[in-house]
Amino acid sequence: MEGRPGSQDGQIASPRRAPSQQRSRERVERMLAAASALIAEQGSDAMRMGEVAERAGVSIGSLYQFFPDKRAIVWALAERHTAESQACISAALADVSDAEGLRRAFSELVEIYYRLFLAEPVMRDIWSGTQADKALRELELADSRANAEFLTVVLKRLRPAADPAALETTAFLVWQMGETAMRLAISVGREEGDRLVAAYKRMALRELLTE
Amino acid sequence: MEGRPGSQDGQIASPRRAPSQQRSRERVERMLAAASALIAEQGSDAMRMGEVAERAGVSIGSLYQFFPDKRAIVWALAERHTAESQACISAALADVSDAEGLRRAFSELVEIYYRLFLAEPVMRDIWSGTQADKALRELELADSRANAEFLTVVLKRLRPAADPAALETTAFLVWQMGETAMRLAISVGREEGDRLVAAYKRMALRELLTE
DNA sequence: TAAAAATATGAGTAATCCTCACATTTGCAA
DNA sequence: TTGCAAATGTGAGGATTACTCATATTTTTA
Repeated sequence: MEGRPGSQDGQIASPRRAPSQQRSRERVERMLAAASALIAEQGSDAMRMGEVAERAGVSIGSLYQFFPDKRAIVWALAERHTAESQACISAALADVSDAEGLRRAFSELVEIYYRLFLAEPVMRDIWSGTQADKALRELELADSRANAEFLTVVLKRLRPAADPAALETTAFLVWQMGETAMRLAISVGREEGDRLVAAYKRMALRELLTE
Repeated sequence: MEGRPGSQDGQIASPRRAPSQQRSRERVERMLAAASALIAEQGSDAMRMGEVAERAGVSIGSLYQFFPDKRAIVWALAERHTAESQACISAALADVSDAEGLRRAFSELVEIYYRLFLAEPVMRDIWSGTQADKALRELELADSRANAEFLTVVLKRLRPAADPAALETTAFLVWQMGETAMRLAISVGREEGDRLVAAYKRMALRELLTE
């Protein structure tokens, strides 16, 4: 969306160089801490590299000594959480051996994840997408609501006795999940994409047709 | 992710000025056509305003005469399709009066949408997000697959007779939809967010626990 | 202790969005 | 027709910011 000099070829490079001395390890920590704070305050899109360097008390050059580009910083922060939550997921599901166990473990997992989404600034930032697109996505959301509304009308007609708010939530969610399935489908191969869309259709219909 | 001069406050402005003369209407059409072609070729992120102007045969100034910023062009293109697909959705669902009708209409709708996703460059561009984030999302996807894998293992354990590929697709989709539900939940109000997560949990469990 | 490797610096480069002062064309009333 | 206001057209330059690189300093190693 904006001007830029350097390279940008859709790759996420690893740290340009691993800090091997005590001194640089501490400085890298300061950089990450500064970035984390700035992301929490304003989001990664508004975060300026110069600002990160200044707050960390290092020069802009040092920043690029260890992080090849802006995304690498965000990603480095994200990776810590990713590893942690993978361990958590693995632990929660490891011992499941029957349906009831799955129900309990999965329910708990959803709650944990939801709290993580609500509370963790860096992950929240990544999950929210760039600030630049926020306005676009807001409009998309409005469109999606409008589309889901057509579905809501049908559901209310078919199930007059059900709670209207619940039907609205269901319709909205089903619709949004459809868009997710499509998005996924076009970003994976065609074959897997077809399977995903088919699976979505089945799931959605089950939800829509079960009273 | 990059440098920029002007204003950017998360708003999408409407055309700065509506073209009222025949001449300018034609020029605006040319601008939109040029933008559409460029988006199809390289995506909106790589599309440069100067390039749009050049290909449309107008000056950069004229572009900004009618479009306040880059996003406005993309959005103007998207709006045409949006109106069209809303009409299509409305028509497909309008006459549904029973469960079988809903099943048919919804199935057809999913297919239509899927084809639209696959074929329409501008919408595909919007749905794919910015190029800048593509690498990040690829890594997110990998993480998501890894997380879903834990779920797959459980499902295979609980349903040894089922088709493994189908279980993988289900687990992946369920997981991805969970992330969608979370993303939604944090971008709407807390109350609606809670309802969405609860609805997701119910849907996911129904899918996971039904053989 | 001297050479090599790692680390630090920040002014400068490059890239691109968008503005603005001024030129040109069009619509329209006298 | 003529004159004027409104609409439209222009493109050089302002502004911002990611990232580089030649050079200086510190740490490790031989």
